[in-house]
Amino acid sequence: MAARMTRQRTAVVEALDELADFRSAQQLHETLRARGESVGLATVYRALQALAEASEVDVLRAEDGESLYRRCARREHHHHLVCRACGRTVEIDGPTVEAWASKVAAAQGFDDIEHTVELWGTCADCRASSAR
Amino acid sequence: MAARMTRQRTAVVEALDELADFRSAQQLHETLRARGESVGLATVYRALQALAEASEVDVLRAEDGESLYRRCARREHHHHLVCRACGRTVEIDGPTVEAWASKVAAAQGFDDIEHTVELWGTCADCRASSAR
DNA sequence: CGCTTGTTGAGAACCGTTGTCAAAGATCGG
DNA sequence: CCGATCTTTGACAACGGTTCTCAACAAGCG
Repeated sequence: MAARMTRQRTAVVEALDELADFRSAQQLHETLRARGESVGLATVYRALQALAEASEVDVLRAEDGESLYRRCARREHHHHLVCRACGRTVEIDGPTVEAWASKVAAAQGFDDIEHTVELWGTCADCRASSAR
Repeated sequence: MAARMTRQRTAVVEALDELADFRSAQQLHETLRARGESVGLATVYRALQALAEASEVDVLRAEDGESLYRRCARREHHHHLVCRACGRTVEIDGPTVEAWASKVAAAQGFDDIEHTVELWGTCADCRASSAR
């Protein structure tokens, strides 16, 4: 029940702290390996899982179903605007959406509402650099 | 390039027409088998893929990453409110959200915006039937 | 220190999905 | 109708991300 602070967990957290964009467990594992840290893939998965559970990291599903993780600035509920080309991420909140969601759901007699709201686009830099 | 109408494709479409909720490819395959239609799993996957491409069915990702398919009443862009217990689905649209999404994205200099907005909850019936 | 108990890691297992390829059948010109 | 053609089918293998297994290991505590 404890949650011990091991070398591996520390490494995962540190790596996440240095990265600004959403990364997959495998990418993270690769990164750690590359920098000399010896960490098992299963361990990376477990660490991310635990962090997600504790709301220490945000999880996003890529279009192909892969899970992507990111250490966000705020721990409160928020959404993301992600550049599908470079992965650049902007945290956004949408009080409008939250309100709309619960209103619509309630109107239909639904309870325990959860919502998924993510925005994908091409950021200014990527638009400029790609042959226009 | 043709898109021939085969017994199998017809069966998949018909099954979808009779089902109101989101179903996975495997569930659909199961259903077809159960009703005597002999259809291969791979074929079901291919049929659903084609239908999705043609916007004939909507695709949703379950929390575990599985793809769920549904024949929706309207082909235009819309969202869903899904009961996570029984799968009951309500089609909803959110002009509010659409507007908010494009405004926020534009403010950050993003282009070619796409958004994912799905609502999950427990419908009235399921709430009642589960030990409260 | 030692002990207890959670954690690790290599590989196997899982599971949804896609690829393979020979056999089957839809479509069409004759 | 009848073949020729060319897509589609289906059983099974292969794939890729994720989880499980279990013996070896190491935090943290007294």
